[in-house]
Amino acid sequence: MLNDLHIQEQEVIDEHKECVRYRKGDVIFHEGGIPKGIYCIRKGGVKISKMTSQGKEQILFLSQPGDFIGYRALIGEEVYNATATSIEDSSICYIPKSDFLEIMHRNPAFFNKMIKKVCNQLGIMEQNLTIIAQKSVKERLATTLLMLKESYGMDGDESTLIDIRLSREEIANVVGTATETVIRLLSTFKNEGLIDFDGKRIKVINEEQLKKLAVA
Amino acid sequence: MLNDLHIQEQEVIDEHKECVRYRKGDVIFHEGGIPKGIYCIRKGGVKISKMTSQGKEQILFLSQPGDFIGYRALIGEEVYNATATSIEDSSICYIPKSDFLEIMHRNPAFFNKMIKKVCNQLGIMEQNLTIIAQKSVKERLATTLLMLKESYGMDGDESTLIDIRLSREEIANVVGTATETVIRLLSTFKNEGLIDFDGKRIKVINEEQLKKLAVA
DNA sequence: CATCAACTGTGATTGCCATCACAAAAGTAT
DNA sequence: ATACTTTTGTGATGGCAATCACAGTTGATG
Repeated sequence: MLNDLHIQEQEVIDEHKECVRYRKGDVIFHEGGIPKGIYCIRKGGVKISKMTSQGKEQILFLSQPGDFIGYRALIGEEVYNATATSIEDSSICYIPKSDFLEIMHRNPAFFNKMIKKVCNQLGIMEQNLTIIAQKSVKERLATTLLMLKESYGMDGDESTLIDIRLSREEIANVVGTATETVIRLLSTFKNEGLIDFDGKRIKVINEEQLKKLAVA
Repeated sequence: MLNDLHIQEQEVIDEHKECVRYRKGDVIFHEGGIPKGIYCIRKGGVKISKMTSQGKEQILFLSQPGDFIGYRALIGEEVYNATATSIEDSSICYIPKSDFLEIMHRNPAFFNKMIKKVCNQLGIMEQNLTIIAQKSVKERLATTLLMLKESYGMDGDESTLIDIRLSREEIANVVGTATETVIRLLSTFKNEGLIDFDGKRIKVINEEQLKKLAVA
């Protein structure tokens, strides 16, 4: 995302940004907090999630190295409506609000890229909402596994492996279901030869069949 | 939204826009179609909805006079991922892509307003997704009724009336549930004195209680 | 205003999935 | 290594809500 900036702009960012290491479980920003800058993930992984009044977590999306997080609330001039939590040891850069907004307004191409990004994200969220509202848990889990493979699939030999370590509970909080249900369904998928797993490492064995399930 | 434009820009739009009347049920744009402009509602009402492969409809949001629709796909340079359908007789202006984009890029304040708008919309969608994923149908229906009152509540005498005529099926497709379930729950709410209705005109009688239900 | 279609409403039934309870395994810390 | 916490896994149970079936009502249309 930052690649399109001019050299002098990159320098501004390099000067002002500060990179911080976060341990697994550390919170980067919290629902209700006031955004004072944006974050860019260099290494590791982050989950963006909301808590309901009953203390249930809904994971909205997962972010990887290269992704910006926290820009929605900053640009929208709202408080954070979700919490960002490191799901593994991560290195994350912080770019102060003033620097970010200045660059965005000085550089029309970058501004353009940002608004496109937000629009695409909105499209994804509309799609996810529809899936959660209209499909069964089994179909949603299949969809989630395919999404994870898309985002975290490996190259080469291990191309079937989903290279992210999520707990069963976290998968449940993406799908919007109970942890036990995820455990049971993953076992079913394993028995049916759709996937394989040992602990948290999940492999997609029969992607075609999984896709059929997902659209069912 | 258009009020912030300069006078000459308003003139450009006035020259190029064309306003069309749509009857109830008419489709303004269709999922999968290529956006060639944006729409601004002058009169009436529009639902934006997605269809699942099983033919189930999910209503993503409802638009009123003054609202833009179709800008997400246009700006994001995607095909429409939802369908816009007139839910009553409406008058809707069409602004060609080139005019809209030119004005957006010429007028930084307007550009800013647009990106803020998309960010806010994304926040709303994230909130809705969480509600649908984590709350019971009863809680979601209560939330939807409150949202409808917020958007379509009247002033003065009839301040309790929700001034929009949605079928039970359409309400169900907002909430993400079956039509029969909505019918039953609305009757329950009526019996409990939370709401009152005669046909499609719904009144909120006990907003406080409804709010308690919604957050439950 | 007659006819048909669409919508509202009610009852019965099924089943998906949440919840509770608890055992086993894995990971973490001392 | 040992104790403790967290995570994974399994079984039993119950309830919410989808689905099916059909009656009554409203509304559209020629």
